[in-house]
Amino acid sequence: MKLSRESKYGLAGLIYLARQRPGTVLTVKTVAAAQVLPGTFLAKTFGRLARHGVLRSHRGRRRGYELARNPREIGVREILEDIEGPDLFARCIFGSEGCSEQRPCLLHERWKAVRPRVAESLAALTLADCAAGRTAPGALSRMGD
Amino acid sequence: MKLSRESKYGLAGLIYLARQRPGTVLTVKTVAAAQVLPGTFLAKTFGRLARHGVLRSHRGRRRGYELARNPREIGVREILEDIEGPDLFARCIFGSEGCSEQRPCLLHERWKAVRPRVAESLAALTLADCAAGRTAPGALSRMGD
DNA sequence: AAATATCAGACCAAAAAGGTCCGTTGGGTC
DNA sequence: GACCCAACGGACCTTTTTGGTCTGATATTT
Repeated sequence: MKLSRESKYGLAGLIYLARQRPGTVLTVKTVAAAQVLPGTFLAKTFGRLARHGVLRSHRGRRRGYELARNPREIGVREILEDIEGPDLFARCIFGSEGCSEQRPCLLHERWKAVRPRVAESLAALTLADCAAGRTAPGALSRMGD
Repeated sequence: MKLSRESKYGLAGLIYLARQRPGTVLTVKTVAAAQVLPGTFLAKTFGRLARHGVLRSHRGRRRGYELARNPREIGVREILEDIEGPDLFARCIFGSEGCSEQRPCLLHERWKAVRPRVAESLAALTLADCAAGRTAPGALSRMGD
């Protein structure tokens, strides 16, 4: 019932990017330094986010990452699925592979009913929302605990 | 976004008890054998559930555990909170201790809104429901994956 | 050609989860 | 009273997951 630290880092990095003027390209090192995150770790996460089309990467002179799309079109759900795995809101609450419609686990029906609400709620929340501080101003710099 | 295996075991054990006639006292070993669960591990869980008033323990001749209350008055939420910790549906989605109303994390507001729905849904689901097979008949014996 | 940061994967470390073991306790039986 | 058995609690070990580092190669502009 909790998300990994990697999700937190990734989200923090993306929000930082979303707060720059559109089209800004920043290096992982820069973002990591600004947000006080482990840089080499964030690099992996950013790489993955680029592969999934949330970020766009650049090499050569204008190197670094930029948001691939408008922040209001990037949902938090999507981001979390990229980082935690695509089945984040689809899999069994006990993590059983064998759990399915045909072979439901003990909480299958209940969880199936609740899951979409969680997913929808996070899908409706966009990077722009987070960046705008609708979450809470200054939250980024206090995420070290 | 998932529950521990211990919760699964505990739940399975409780449901097995709920399926006996009311007042039946069974030893951990018996329950573990019936459900094919690691017995010594389940023992710890049952101990905790007894301390929290879900089970009642007996020593001496009529030894073992019985449900402390009627299965229709034991909610799955309560059970999970006993096993996973009382703050299961209260804590930060990122697991941050520092996250609070005053110092909200990035997803604080969203998660705060979703959380109660999850908790309520599981509170409404009782042991009796599970035992009655409203979850799905035979789910118990297939929980080994 | 030099410089620099992306990129992928191997690799290592720390922490959490899963599971065992063992000594003690306490009621019941003989 | 001695003995039996499982509850009880904590210490302890193992495995898995997570968090994090490093290395070598690649791409792109100066």
